[in-house]
Amino acid sequence: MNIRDKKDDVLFMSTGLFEHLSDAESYVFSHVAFFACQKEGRFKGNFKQTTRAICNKVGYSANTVRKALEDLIDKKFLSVVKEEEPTLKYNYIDKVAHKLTIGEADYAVKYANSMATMLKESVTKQKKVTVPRDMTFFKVNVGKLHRDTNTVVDKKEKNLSKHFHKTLILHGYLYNQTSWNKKRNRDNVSRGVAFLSAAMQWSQNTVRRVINTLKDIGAVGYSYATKTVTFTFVSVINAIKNTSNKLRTKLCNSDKEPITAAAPNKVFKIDVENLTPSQGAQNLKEWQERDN
DNA sequence: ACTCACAGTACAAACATCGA
DNA sequence: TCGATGTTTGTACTGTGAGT
Repeated sequence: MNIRDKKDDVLFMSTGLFEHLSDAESYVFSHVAFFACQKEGRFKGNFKQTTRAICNKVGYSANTVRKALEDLIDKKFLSVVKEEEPTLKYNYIDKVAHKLTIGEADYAVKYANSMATMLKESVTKQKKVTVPRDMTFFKVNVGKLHRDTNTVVDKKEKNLSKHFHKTLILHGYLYNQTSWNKKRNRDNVSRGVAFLSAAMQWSQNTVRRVINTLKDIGAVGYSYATKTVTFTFVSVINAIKNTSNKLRTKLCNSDKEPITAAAPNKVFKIDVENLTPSQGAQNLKEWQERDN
């Protein structure tokens, strides 16, 4: 994995997605939908990319992407565009582009309509927001997950993507909510673990583990009292790393409380050290621009 | 309600098979 | 034989449920 903070290394998800889709499916769907919704502000556009290209974008292996595409088609969130020429014999060829479009599933259509509207408005710079209130998109920065195909993956890193994909989802959600509150001079975002568990469709333990990881990597600060987690800040993630060897479910009562079981810091191949200051500044600038 | 242990799951990678 | 699909394997994470 390495940092490749391109401007388009962002996906738009909505919390409603998780009622219907798994993590991997949500990543693949929101990626495909973004392109399928760009055509003339409608959602009837097509998407054309290889499995490999999707893998590079969403940070999952070919197997996982293939399975996600298969399941998304089964769930009618996506459908294969019929070719006029002889149809491709295989649907998931790694090096031949898939042609996909949005399927008929209710939520897929609802998501796509909102996405198309949002994209159209962003192009025409309309001020009025007509995206339905019940469809809140938030940005997930997949740029932090990109795999460097030339490096050998350490066995210990093997299954980390499961946890880090979740970490980026929750970060995107919290970042969006915090920005929203800031613009309206409201208090810090506070959410109960049970609420986040229901929104993301993860167990409460997983929510706690992810919150602790976000804190460990310096992306959020929180205080924990009366069954509610109050996020004192939510900042840009600039490095994905594991600060202890075990994921923790125990939430601390305050930012100052020491984190138990401190193990040698382990930084996964993503590192900010290799960025020049100007690259770092550019990344930050792009992030801020994308939020306006 | 919170924490922990562990069985089951979901993932990446390796390996096997298939069709041109 | 080559490159794509299909299957198996190893393992760290996730969710469940018991204990408090």
